[in-house]
Amino acid sequence: MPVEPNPPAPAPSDFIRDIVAADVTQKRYAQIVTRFPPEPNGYLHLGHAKSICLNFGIARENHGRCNLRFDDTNPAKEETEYVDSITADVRWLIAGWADHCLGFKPNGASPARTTVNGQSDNYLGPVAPGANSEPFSASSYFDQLYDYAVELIKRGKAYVCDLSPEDTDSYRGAPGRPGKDSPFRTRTVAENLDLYTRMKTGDFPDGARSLRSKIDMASPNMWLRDPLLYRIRHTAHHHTGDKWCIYPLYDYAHCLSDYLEGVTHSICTLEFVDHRPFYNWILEKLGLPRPLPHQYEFAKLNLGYTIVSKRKLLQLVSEKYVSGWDDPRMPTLSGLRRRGIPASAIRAFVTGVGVTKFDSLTEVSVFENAVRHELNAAAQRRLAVLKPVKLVLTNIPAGEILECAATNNPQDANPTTRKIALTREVFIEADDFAEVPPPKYFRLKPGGEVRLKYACIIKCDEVVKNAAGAITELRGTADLTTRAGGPNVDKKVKGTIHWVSASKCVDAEVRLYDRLFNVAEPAAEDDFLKVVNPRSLEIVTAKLEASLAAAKPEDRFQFERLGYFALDKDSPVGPPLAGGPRLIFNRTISLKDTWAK
RNA sequence: UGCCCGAUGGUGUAAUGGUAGCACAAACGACUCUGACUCGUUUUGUCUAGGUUCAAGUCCUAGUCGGGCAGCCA
Repeated sequence: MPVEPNPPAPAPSDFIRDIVAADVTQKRYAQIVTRFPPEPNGYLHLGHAKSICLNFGIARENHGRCNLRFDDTNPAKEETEYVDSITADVRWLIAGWADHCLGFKPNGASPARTTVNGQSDNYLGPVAPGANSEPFSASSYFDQLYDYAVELIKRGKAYVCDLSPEDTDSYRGAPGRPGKDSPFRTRTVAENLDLYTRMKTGDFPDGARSLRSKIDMASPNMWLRDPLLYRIRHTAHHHTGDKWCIYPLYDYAHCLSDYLEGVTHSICTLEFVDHRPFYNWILEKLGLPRPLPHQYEFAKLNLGYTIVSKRKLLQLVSEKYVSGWDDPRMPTLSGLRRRGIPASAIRAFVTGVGVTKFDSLTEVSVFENAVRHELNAAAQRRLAVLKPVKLVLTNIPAGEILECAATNNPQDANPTTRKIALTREVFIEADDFAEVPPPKYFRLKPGGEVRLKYACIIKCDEVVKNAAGAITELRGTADLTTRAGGPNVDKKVKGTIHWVSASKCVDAEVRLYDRLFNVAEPAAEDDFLKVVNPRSLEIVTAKLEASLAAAKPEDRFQFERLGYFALDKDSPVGPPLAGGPRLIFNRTISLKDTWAK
C-alpha cells in the first residue's frame, strides 16, 4: 500500500482551485462535484493522471466528490476492455488517497425524474463504489439526451439537416471566412420532430441526416456554426447494444451529463476552450432548474522523451513496438504500475508540475526525481549483481559460510537487518573491476582494495584470463579483521561494492529499461515511430541474494548501487521450487549516477 | 489575413499593486560501508514598447512570439 510522504505536502494552489474556493465561499453549490470523463477507447496514461489528480484532488480538498464517468458516445471506437482497464487504473491511482471521493452509480441506474421548484428535472446521484455499483456513463443518459433534443427542437433551437458530411463541412466555412446557412435550417418544428423521430427509428442510413443546433453560421467561433447534436450510426454500442442507431456528439452529451450528475466544475483541457460557449448555450437554452455546471480548461501534460497520446500509444501497441498497453516502457498507468512505480510517486509528480494554461514541456528528470524520492524511502535494500564476474577469496575455505548483517533500509528510523552469506566464491559487478582503471576510479583494480558491502575489505591478487584474453575470474584475499566486530572494522577504503555469494544466490531474468524515444519531443516528429529507441530493453541474467527468491509482486526493492526493482507480473509467484523459480524483475529506475564515465 | 488562449532562470511553477520565491536540472564542496541519500554554496529569470501609479511580473494599450479552432472524434 503506497504511503503518503511525511510530512504531507501542502495543499496545492492553482487558478482552478482559486475559482472553486471562491464558489465555496459564496456558497454557490451545496457540494463541490467534479468528474473524470475518459472515453473507453484506450488505456489511461500520465496525462490522464494529471486530470485525475486535479479532479479528485479538488473533490478531496472540498469534502466533495468526483464521479468516474465514461464518455461513451461513439460506439465505433469504444470497447469493454478499456472500460475495465480504466476503472482499475483510476482506483489504483487514487487508492489510499481519494477513495472516499470516488462517485459510482447503482448498477444499471439512469437519471430519475424529479421536480425542482415546480419544474420537471432529471438527476442521478452517486453511491460509493461497491458490489452493486458501477462507473457512470454517458450512454446511460441516452433517453434523457434524446428528450432534451426534442425540447431544443420545440424551442426552435435545433433542426434536422439533410446535408451530407462533405456539404456540412463546406457550408461551415473556415476560420476567417463565414459559413452559410444550411437550406434545411428553416424547417418547421413539426417537420423537425417528425424527422428526428424517424432518425431514431432507423428510417435513414448513416450520414443521411443529422440533428444540428441553430446558432450562427457566421460566428467567428467555428464551434458556434450550428454544431451537430446527433449523428446516425447503425452500430451496436458496448453498453446499450442495438437499442440506438443515433448517437449524441461529445459537446451535446458532455454538458448534459455533467448537469444530470450534479457536477459543479467540469474541468477539461485547453482544446475545449472554443467549445465552452456551446457548452453554456445548450444548458441555457434548455432552461434547466438546478445550478448549472461550468467548464474550466487547463493545459495538458507534456513530458520529455514520452508520448502522451492515446492514438499514438495504440499505434505502438498494434504495430508491436511494445508488448502491450502495459509494457513497462509505456507511460500508461498500467505500464508504470508494472514497472514498479508507486501511485504515490505519480501523484506527487503531477501535483508538482502544477495546473496552468501554459503549453509546457516538463523534463523527465522531474518525474524520475519523484519516483526515486518515493522509492528511496519505501524500498528494501538487497544485493544483486546484474553482470557477474566471479571473485575467489582464496583465504576462505570452500564450504565455509560467514554470516553478515545487511541493513534493510537505512532510511528507516530504526533500521532492521537480515543475514547474508559470505563464501569463498562470490560474484561482483563487471563494472566494478577495471584492469586498467580510469582516473578517480574507486572500485576494484589489480592489487587494489575495496570493501564488499556489509562484509569486509578484500584485495585483488590475480586476474585469470582464458586463451582469448577475456577475464574468467578474479582471485583475491579477504581481510576478515575488517568485518563487523573485527578490530579493523573502521578501516577506510575509497570504494564499497555490492556482491552476492556464488553458492547462496538465485538466478533471475532482469529487464533493464531505457527511454522509449530518442528525442525530447517525439510527438513533434513527422513520424514518431522513426525515433523509437531500439535499445529501450536489455535483458540480463542476474545473480540475486537468496532472500529475493521469496519476493512478492507488490514488493519494492533497491538493489544497492544499481537502482529500484520490482517483480514482473510474468514472474511465477509462490514458494521457491527445487532449483528455484524463474524470477523476473523489472528495473523501475536506476539510481542517480553522478560518476560520469 | 477571423476568433480564442498563453508568455517569469535551462525546465516547470509561485508571488492576487509592495523584498521575484520553490522544485527539478547544472556546477562546486561536505558527509558516506550505496560515486545513492542527506547537507552546504553558486550560476541563471519577469517577451518588447508605451501608459496608469508613490510603487507594475501583476492593471491598460499596441506589438512580437507560441498554441488551439474548418470530425457526423473526444
